[in-house]
Amino acid sequence: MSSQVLRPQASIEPDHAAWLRFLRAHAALTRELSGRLETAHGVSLRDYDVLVQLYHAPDHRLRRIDLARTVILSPSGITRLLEGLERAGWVAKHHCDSDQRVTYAVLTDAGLAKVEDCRSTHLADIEELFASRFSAEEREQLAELLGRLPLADAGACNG
Amino acid sequence: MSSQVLRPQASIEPDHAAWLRFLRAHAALTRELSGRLETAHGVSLRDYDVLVQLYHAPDHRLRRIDLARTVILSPSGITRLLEGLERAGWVAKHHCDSDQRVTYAVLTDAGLAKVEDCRSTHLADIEELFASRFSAEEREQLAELLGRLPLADAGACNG
DNA sequence: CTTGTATACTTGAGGTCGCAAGCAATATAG
DNA sequence: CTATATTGCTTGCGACCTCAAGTATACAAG
Repeated sequence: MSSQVLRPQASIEPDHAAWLRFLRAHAALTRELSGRLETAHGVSLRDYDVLVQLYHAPDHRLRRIDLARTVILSPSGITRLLEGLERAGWVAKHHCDSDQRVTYAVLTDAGLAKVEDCRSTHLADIEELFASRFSAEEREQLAELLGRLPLADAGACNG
Repeated sequence: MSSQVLRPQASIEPDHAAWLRFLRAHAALTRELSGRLETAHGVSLRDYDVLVQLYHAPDHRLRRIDLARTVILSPSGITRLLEGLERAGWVAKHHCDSDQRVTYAVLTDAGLAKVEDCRSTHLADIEELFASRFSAEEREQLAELLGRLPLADAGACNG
């Protein structure tokens, strides 16, 4: 009756072991990384992600909607996230002359400094918890494999 | 002045391209998969994940704390998630005779039926959005690579 | 110019999650 | 046995996110 052993993790869906590990690894890693960012610099992983996107953008400026699509957040999500960054003085709104609908999110000088402040420790955290587990080739292959997954927005099916 | 091109995604942190794709792919995939589960069966991805863990457990029963650690949820998180599954009648509480602290989560007959109801369509979704992007070997390698990442709980550092 | 549609953005409501704090039961040490 | 930790679990609170709905701007067709 109790003869079946069933190890807790194995024997689930053999074909989908990769998917399960993907799920678990993401949950564990983002929790740890976000926690470290939060305690060290008072920003969440998403905050940092958005700040970095602006950091690398031309003129440190991006349309809010493009920013949302890049970090895979809903339009309302980006509004609320930027609200926090604006309150902190790291990001400012900038209206578009040619199209009154669009608003840009612009990194302020303080925001630029903040990114550079967080950068090295966060990169070290990623190195420790993620990158160091793989060789350079493995990282490259991992990136290639993950790059095949659908982002549902990048080049959306435009009739 | 506007001569720098800077493609939106590239040129970020060359070494950490894999990490970024990992983040994006997870956000996009879980949104899509959870949305499909929600509309088709009224359960979230996490709900399904928990139900499946119980489905594969001996006697369809797991200590709540072990369940939490397996799906990488905080203790309070598991309490609230199971609250919903209990309200729906898919999971029941079961007290432990030998240790009054622990409570088991047990899959009910309705819960068992629910899992089997969701199973095939969800597996097909995973196949479509995830697994089909890779060959069998690639899936295996992906699983191996992802398996190296820290889960921060599996064999926690026990002095 | 007017009507209809698409886009950019914001707001309200509701759901999910983690942290901190607290309670009860068990294990360990003296 | 008593004192102290540890473990399992729950609750209050706040943070965050999405969906639905609403506003404003732009564009396309008649």
